[in-house]
Amino acid sequence: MITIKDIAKQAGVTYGTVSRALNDEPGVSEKTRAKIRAIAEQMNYVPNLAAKRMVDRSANCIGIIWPKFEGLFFYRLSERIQQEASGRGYRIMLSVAEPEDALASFQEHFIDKVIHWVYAEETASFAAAKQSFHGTILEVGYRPNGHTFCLEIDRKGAVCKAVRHLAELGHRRIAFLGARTDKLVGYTQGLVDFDLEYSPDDIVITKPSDPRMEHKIAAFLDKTHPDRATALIVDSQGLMFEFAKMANAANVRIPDQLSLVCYDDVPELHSMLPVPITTVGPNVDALARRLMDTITEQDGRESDRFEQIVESVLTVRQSTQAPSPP
Amino acid sequence: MITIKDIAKQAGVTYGTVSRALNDEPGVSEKTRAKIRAIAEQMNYVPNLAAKRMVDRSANCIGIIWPKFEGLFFYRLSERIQQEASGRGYRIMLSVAEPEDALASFQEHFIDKVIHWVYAEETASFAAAKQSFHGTILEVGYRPNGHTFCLEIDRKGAVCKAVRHLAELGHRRIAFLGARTDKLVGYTQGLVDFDLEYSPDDIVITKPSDPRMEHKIAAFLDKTHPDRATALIVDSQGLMFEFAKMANAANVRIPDQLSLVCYDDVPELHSMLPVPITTVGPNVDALARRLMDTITEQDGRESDRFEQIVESVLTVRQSTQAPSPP
DNA sequence: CTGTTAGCGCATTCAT
DNA sequence: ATGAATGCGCTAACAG
Repeated sequence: MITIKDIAKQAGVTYGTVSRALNDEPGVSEKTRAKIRAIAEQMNYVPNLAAKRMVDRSANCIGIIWPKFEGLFFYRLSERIQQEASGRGYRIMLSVAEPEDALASFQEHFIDKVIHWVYAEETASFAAAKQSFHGTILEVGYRPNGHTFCLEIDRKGAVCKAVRHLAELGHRRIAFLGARTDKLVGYTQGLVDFDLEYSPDDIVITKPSDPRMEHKIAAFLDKTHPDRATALIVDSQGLMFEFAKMANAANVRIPDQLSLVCYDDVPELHSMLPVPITTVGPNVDALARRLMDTITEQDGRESDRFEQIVESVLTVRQSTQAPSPP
Repeated sequence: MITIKDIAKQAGVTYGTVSRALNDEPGVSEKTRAKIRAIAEQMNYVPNLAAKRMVDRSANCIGIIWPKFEGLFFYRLSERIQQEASGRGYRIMLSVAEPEDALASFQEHFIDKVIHWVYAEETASFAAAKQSFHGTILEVGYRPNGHTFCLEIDRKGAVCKAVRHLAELGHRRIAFLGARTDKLVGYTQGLVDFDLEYSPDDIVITKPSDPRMEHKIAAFLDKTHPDRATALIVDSQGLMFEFAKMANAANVRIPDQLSLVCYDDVPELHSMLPVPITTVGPNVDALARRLMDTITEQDGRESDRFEQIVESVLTVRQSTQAPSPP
């Protein structure tokens, strides 16, 4: 292993100077700094994080706990976060382990900033792990009770925005396909806000792990106008996969027979139907930037409490249009 | 932060003794050991991993460099690798950074075992980074020149197997959609081996980043029997997304009008068409196990050279059937 | 501007 | 069985 001492010897200075030079500390002539940088590069110097971490607490590394059930969207988000982080001189480490194990892993590797995508109330074991974790955990997405540092995503508002968009196009009966979450709340609120019709048939509660999912989707698709709603909001990309397959098979034309909005904007979505899909959800680029801003600046926050809301954007594409006349 | 020195003071011994006691080293009376343990517990002592790591530098951790362009398949593979690793007491860290940066990250964190998914000849900068990396890199997939520790995936053989399957079903004209890689070589070899017809129209060279991709796929789909082949092999899940969309739009029925085989078996694939898709490619579970076996046992290998081939499996599903009579 | 040095928390000698 | 001392690689404070 090569250390700053090796570099010092090579450069003909002491290793204190090397440390200053490499860390952009003042008090080194630009000439020596450049020389030292060159030598470090040439010798392929890699700083020893453990040693750094012993002295000052910052590791310039952010750990990310990969959530289950968010496959594609999270992959895209990770890519963007990585780019953001690189630009700011941070490294990123991902873990696909169980959240509590991931936290332990990060702990072992001196990573003291963690981004945790939350989609439900936390388990007892994770709460315990969090307790003994020595660092900052930024919780993103859902806002469980008792968190003091989190970035909530306004899923409710997002779906409400989708309802509004459809209502403005002239739809009177808008259906919802998804699980019983905030998104559903946003849907029902939208119905009320925009004074829309409501039929129990228009709410299809299911998710990809539900054994009766196919049955439920089929039941929805089997109906025809005017029994079926003229527009549908699907609450996740995972469900959208399933729905698109069945809609294709059933020859339901989008958007002629059914306008469609999907939560979460992932590129793969638009390959599933003949037309690109209108989406709502946080903008991936903006979210990545926001995440990095928040977690890198948390040191300076006065209060021990930090809660912000991330707004969603509606991206109108060809899967939504005014309802066709009967 | 509480250290072994605090415990030592409390216990009335020196901190060397505390270290021995807490690490189950011999040379401590059971009585003092018990006492020290009790005090440590009571004081809520948490060992400082950075300091530990400074003296003995082993991490029991495997780093994985996330390849570009392998989105879904690699996500599935990672999940399986994680499970395998957990069972063996290893940790997993993923990096989505540029390969050379990822390597530096791992170095910083004392991760000395790395799995690198290779899909092409390596860049000069990565070769340099590899040079100075202090640890083992297992290269998987493609086998570039000069690698000494790698697990090659028999992509050529896989596609050849696909051709064979289609030939045995009775297809005489089989097309290929994909990039100019080993997979294409496997295809042409299959044509020769099984004495099939060959038409230049049956080879569509493209990939998702190709601006003319849509045009090329459309040209293929626009033809009808007997101008079009009766079966098609798609070389990647990414392309399959695009193809499925266009096939659906063009109302090409699978498998009635066209039998279809796709390389790489990812669950999402089967939501894209009305029928589940026949696939070839390495079995994810087996591959994960093989990877872990190889990388955890590499310490004991005598030779400095290790090369093995991973076979692929064909999973027949409903997207392939005998060609319909004209 | 650069050299020198203390010390971060710990495992590991070598003494006792 | 235990104490004392050394050093891992590095930053920061102080000295020159």
